[in-house]
Amino acid sequence: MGATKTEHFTDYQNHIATLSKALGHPARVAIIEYLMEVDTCICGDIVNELPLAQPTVSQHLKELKNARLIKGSIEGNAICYCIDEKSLTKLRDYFANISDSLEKKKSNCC
Amino acid sequence: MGATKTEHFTDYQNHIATLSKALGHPARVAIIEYLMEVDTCICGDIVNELPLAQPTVSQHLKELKNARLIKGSIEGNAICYCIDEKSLTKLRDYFANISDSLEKKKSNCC
DNA sequence: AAACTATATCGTAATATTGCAATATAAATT
DNA sequence: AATTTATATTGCAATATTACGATATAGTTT
Repeated sequence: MGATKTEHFTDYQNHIATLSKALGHPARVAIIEYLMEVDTCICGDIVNELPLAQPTVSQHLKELKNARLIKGSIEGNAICYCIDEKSLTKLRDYFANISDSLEKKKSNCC
Repeated sequence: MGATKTEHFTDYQNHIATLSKALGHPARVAIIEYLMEVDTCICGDIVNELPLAQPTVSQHLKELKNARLIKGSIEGNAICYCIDEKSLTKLRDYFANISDSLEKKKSNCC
């Protein structure tokens, strides 16, 4: 045991979970916010920005990249990371839908 | 090592990470979707709905409750769970803000 | 009160995540 | 070509998560 039973859930549920999980660590939220803040495409100074060692940051970047929340392109000997709009749009749409439905319902529950 | 260094990040970053992490498992996404689907406040049949044992579901519910994504109230010997709108509104706002900013920027990065 | 129902908690095994030092890789500069 | 710079990978220890059987708790029904 210990492994998530992904096969029992829908692709969409797994997808939302994957995106959410990728943002389930404050360092990764901080990375996204930093990439938002700096207008130009930023390369390696995310490491300087975060209170974590370079390998740790590299690992967090990898997870964000695997979840497709960011994308990186090679720029000389550095790598240029930036936000992948699509995934963030998906999250926006998902939570917008839920909030909309909740408002319509005005459930008097609990 | 192994523990997240929450103290190095802002409260807001930690909060978004906590909410995201709570949704970082397909079972918990499924629970939220199920609670959306059933109009009335549902009690224990979440267990029947999910492909997981009762203690496992109980544990997932606890995590959603800790993150304040759901709330439960005692209803006889059963417990009535339902979505906590506030937290989902926070997530909606967070991702809406990011998506809005991204659209405005139209960054030509990567 | 005994039996039943609904949910939570405990204990534990399997697995995953977090963090970093050390090291590897690869492009850029000297 | 040696050095520097930027990033990734490896290996590993500490910790957290996932899942569930067994058991506890607490209200309900008989």
